[in-house]
Amino acid sequence: MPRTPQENERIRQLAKKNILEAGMKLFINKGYHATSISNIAEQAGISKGLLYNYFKGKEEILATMVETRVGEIMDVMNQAKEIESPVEQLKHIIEGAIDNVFENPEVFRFYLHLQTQPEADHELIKYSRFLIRENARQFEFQCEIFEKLGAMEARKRSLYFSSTLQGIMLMISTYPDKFPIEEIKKQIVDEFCH
Amino acid sequence: MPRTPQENERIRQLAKKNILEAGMKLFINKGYHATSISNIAEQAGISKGLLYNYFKGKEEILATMVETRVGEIMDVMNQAKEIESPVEQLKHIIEGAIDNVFENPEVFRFYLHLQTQPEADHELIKYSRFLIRENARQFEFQCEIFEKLGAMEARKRSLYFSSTLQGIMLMISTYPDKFPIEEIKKQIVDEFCH
Amino acid sequence: MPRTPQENERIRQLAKKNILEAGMKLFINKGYHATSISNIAEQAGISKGLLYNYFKGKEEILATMVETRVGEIMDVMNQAKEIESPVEQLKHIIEGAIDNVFENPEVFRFYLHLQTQPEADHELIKYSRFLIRENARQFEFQCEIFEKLGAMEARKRSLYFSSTLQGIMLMISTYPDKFPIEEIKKQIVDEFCH
Amino acid sequence: MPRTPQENERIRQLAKKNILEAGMKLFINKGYHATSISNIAEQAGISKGLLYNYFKGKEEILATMVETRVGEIMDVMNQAKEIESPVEQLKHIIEGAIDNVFENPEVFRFYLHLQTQPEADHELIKYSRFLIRENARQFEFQCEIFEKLGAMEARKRSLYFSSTLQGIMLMISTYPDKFPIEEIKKQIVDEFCH
DNA sequence: CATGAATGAGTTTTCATTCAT
DNA sequence: AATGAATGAAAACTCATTCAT
Repeated sequence: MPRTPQENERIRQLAKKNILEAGMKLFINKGYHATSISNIAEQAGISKGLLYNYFKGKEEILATMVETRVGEIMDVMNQAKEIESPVEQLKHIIEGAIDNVFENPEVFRFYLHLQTQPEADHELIKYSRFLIRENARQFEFQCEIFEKLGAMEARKRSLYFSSTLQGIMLMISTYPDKFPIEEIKKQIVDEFCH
Repeated sequence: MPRTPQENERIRQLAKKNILEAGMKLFINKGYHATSISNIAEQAGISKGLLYNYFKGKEEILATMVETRVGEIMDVMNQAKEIESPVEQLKHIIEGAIDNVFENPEVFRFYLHLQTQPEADHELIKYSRFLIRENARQFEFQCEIFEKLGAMEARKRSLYFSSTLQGIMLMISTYPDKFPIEEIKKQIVDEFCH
Repeated sequence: MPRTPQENERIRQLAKKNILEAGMKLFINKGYHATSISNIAEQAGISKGLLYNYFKGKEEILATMVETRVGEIMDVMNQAKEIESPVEQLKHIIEGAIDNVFENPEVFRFYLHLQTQPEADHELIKYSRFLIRENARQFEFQCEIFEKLGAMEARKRSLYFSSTLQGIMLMISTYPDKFPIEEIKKQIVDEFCH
Repeated sequence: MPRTPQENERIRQLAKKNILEAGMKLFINKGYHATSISNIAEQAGISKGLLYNYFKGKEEILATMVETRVGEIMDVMNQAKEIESPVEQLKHIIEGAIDNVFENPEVFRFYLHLQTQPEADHELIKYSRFLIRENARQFEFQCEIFEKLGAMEARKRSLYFSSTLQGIMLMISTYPDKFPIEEIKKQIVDEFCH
């Protein structure tokens, strides 16, 4: 009795998820270039040949990871859009961003690494650009919040806010052990949320 | 007649400098892993064999670059130490850091990329750690400034300051075209230098 | 449909055997250092890449050859142990050793060449030591035979016997054409087997 | 005041001797293939360029070494020829050979290694052949001694004698520490010198 | 769907040898 | 006579990708 097409598709998705998780683990741990297709197949517990059945190559695995990442960021932004008060919106963004980095500093570190990819790495630069573009969209949204807050020169204030928040995330991912996140959250909230 | 040792030493220094410049250019442009020894030799206009006469391999070229970089950072810090007023010290650090990134955003980007290297890249992680350790030393020095400024909880205030400054540098290196550096400098100075 | 694991294992064994034979032929003919991985792959009729699928490198090919060789020597020794009379044991050892060298003088020559490897050739000295250790075990066994024969100072007599036998093997491998092996066998048997 | 041609030649000979000694030391220790021209120049305390002033290359250094070696062997043979009694001639050969190996086992080992060079190592096989040819001449001389001793089938007896002596030398060079040379000398003298 | 044997291009590295000084 | 910078060919080794089964 053959499987239904739906069932087949479900199995396919599970297999892809397995590969993606193996890839993520290795990319984060060893880096993209240092991870070979063989490594990923081994980590996923499948053969190299089968891996090519699901992904065109190493790059497509990364592409899928980046898309997922960007989706998650957009989800947080969309949640924030549901909130009425601009002050609460900002707090939600701050909390979401800082907690997320604190829980998985190595994930943030990986995407920051990807984002700072050299311009001429033709294989990876598109993902760097994709992440940067997404950051810019975030920034636009934050601009609107600062406008609603009635800030003079909302754009510049928002730029300064983004810098501060990005800086905190960078510091947490670099020194996750020693970082007093609650104290720092308090300082950024005090400075910007009023 | 053989060349004098001095003459040879001069040739060696010139050749090393040439190789380092070629390496820097390519590392910044294509990235460390994507740059081959052949690339560097070609860019430097010499043979592969000669390159090995001067550097044990690609890694030693990077090591030399990182040491030079850390030396430059320490120079700025030492300059700041010469200044009496803590407010002026902070301003000097802010100016120095932001102007430096603005003038060579791709250099900062390269070292940030290196700093966010995955933990298990055995070849590069030592340079990542070296840069992070140097950052920590910077931070300790800034702590002292905030203590002199009489800040309550100087350590936390300094941490927040470092985050903001790092964030600005990250943003400049990501969007060098659109960044109103003077405006942003004004905001960070207003916030911390009083 | 994938091949069965058994089928794959069979292919692997055949391929390994093929590579080992190619390697042996070239090592014996050109020597270890003068033989490149490319040479071996070409001789075996496969690509360089595939060769690395089966052996970590040139050294592992040699290691496998040496292990096989030592196994063969041990087999002869174990056969001799089955024999009752010490005189017949000695004769069996003499016959086995001399006939073996006479049939494949270049193989003996190769292993003697390996055995005389300089001490500081870090890559090869372990195989030299391995062969020498195996020779020493042979010697211990021969000592026992001379004890059973009731020789005074069996150890020294056995040492002299070993020297003579080794010397004959060396001479055969050096002048295989002209060597009257039966006459020489007679002389060594007359001297030691009574 | 320019040097006399004789003086120049003397200096040249000293320089060559220095290089040869450096080469010998390294060849014996690391082996011919593992020793580079740079190594030899460094060991001799001169530059690579100067080395080429004295020798065409690595091979010529080896060639000179081998010639010297063969000369030494011939000297011993010629000394023996001066002796009247064939028994004393044999004893002299035995003593000379065994003592020489015992004093410098690694030198004998090196030349045996060279002598067992694979046939197709075009660079080295000629030295192997040269050493073997010299051995053959030795053998011819020993034949004469056995004839004078009145041995039946002097040729075969001499072959057996050569084998024994070569075997002892091989054993000494392999186990120099444990070898009771006087006892072994006694055995070979007892067997052949009467 | 699934395997892993097989390929070959690309990379790092070494070294004998040349040559300007 | 003397130096060591410079070259280039050849070696070991890696890995993404293909394909017969």
